[in-house]
Amino acid sequence: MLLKVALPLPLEPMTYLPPHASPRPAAQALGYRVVVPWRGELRVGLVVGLEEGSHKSFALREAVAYLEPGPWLRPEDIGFLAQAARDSFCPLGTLLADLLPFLEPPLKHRVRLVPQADPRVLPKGLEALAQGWQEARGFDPKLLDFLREAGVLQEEVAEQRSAPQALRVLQEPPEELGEKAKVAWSALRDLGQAESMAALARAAGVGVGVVKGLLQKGYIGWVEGATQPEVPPARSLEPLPLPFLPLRLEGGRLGERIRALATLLQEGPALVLFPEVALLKRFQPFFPQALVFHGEMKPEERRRVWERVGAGGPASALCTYQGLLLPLRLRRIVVVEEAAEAYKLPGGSRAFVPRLARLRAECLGVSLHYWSAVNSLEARAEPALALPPPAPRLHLLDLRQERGWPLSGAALALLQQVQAKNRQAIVLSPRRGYSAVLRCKDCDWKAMCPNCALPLRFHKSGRVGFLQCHQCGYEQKAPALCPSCGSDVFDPRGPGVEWLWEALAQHLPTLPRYRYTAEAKDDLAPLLAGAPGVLVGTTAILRGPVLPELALVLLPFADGFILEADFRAAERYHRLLWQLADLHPRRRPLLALQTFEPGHPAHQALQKADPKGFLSLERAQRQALGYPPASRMVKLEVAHPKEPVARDAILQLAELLRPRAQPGELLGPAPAPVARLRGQYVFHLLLKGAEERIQALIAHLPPVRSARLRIDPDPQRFVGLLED
DNA sequence: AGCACGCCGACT
DNA sequence: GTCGGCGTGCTC
Repeated sequence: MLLKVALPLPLEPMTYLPPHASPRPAAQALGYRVVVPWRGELRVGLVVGLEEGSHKSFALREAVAYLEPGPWLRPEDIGFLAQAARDSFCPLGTLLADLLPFLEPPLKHRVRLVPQADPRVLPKGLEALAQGWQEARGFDPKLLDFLREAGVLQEEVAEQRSAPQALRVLQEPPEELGEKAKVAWSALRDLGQAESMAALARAAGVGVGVVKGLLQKGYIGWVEGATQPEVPPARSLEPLPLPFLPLRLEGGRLGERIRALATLLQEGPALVLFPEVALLKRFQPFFPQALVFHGEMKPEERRRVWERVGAGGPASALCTYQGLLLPLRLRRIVVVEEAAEAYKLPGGSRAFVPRLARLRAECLGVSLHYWSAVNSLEARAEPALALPPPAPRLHLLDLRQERGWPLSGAALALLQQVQAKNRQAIVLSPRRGYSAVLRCKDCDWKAMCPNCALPLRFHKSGRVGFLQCHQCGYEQKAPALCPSCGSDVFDPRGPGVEWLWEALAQHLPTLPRYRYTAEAKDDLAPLLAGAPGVLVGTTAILRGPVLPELALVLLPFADGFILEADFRAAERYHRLLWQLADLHPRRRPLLALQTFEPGHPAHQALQKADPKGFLSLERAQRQALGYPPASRMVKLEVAHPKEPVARDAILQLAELLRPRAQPGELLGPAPAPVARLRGQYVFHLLLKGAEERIQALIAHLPPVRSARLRIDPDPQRFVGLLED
């Protein structure tokens, strides 16, 4: 019996002989984590298949050991994994690496020479192995592998379990210790323990250096086994009576959707998927009995959950994508906010989690439910239970008539009202592609990133301006004069956060301002305590805390969200507006939009407090153009550091595909919207059509020489920027 | 993904 | 004459 072992690498499973030292018959090894030799070192993989008989062309290596006494996944979980890899057009290992980033734990590894062996076989440097068990670390792995292959190495491997550690005070510091050090020491004494140096520094209001100093001098120290995972205090809720258990629920407020979920979970255990941890945590307090699994948990906590699931009883679980493979006994899978872009896996598979969830449900034979404020068009095939959405208070400011930019007189008046009533406001910037760009007014020169085909963004810290690429992080000082024509008439402008920030300072100097973007988050404590002020930021705000006195949400350049070369831009914008309308659990803040398109269907949908009209319009358009969900779309992406090489490769690929494709199935080739990324030139082709047609085209994809080809199985966004 | 092996330019 | 660029190919 041979083992098919999947490693978290972009490869198909490899074949190994079963570990000879294990009493477990290989026939039972399916789903086990196994340690195998790989390129002279040890790696952890997953047994995803068994093969009868012996192998032909090359000598197989022997697996070293199973990591646990029990399997990690069931046959149905592995079946799903294999099918999902096929659906994502990637090797099984790629998807394994994406879905189980915690598959490979640090290993405790000990070795010795087999007792019967002659110590003289030991090469120089390994003589100690004849003396008995040794830590493998410190020996040359290549030499160890030589002994392993020769069959004279005995090995013990196990997961390195790190007991949770915490900082505690160890001894009273002497009098002459610095003021700050004393403060930090007393803070730790009062706290009892701290999870990290940074946490203690924060709590004590000192720098991390102070804590380090205390640690070095031995007044505080790390102790084992102290910390407990943070569990939010449980909160009770009243399940929302439902006329039936819907496959698709939309509308209502977040609180109602949580209550409706409670009703659903009463009907049997479910896997509930969330696009991001922040949203999961808003549900968590109401489901204290459910398992929780996500990437912010410590390895130790995750291991405990996985073991509990493997041990058996049915249970519901709140998870991010990392929980998709949990071997749970389920009745259903629930996908919360299935249109969220955070569901796109950033790794090699580029899979889209809701699509994987559908496959998972099919493989397990359980029902799949979508649970969102506004369902995606993809989900709308299912019959819905529509809760009445909160009626948004919408105020459209027509930029064709309003004066003042970026903040019109009307917008300023609204902000003044907020201030007068001691309330809070949010000013939201699209930022993406439209934030401050350094542009010369005389010759139209623009500061560009030397690595990416993107304008550099202008930032200001104090009096110094600097330029930064938001894609690759490249940074330089802003030039004083235009490098092209020598003019000093620069115009660093755009409706980015910085500019709005300054405009607010100028027009409303007494209104307290706070910044909130993915990169820069101000301390919002005063706002959370109810103090008046305005929060300026990007859509990262949606994932931030709730402002208790929120009265106004202002989008100075709402059109910036629609102006993207992307067939989903309007749908995204529409969803954003509904999300903004539901930002506060009870209040209905005024949503003020500065726009050149007050008649946009998304605006009409909000005015009528009904998303259906917009969505059916959008759906009809997609249908007419043959875009998803009316078809399957797949993106082929070719990248190379040399522009002509990448161009030739994509042209050749398109030429070979064109005779096989039907009209409308092959779009492009075209340079990617960001034509140069991290020093690579990127071109893409889109395939769209019926599922079987796309499958057939990809199955016979001509090999791409000379450039790197990647397949995006479910492209969500065609402007691949990282920023918010 | 890493990592080794293999052919063509600027240098201790 | 070498060191080193990254193009190509392989990993059980």
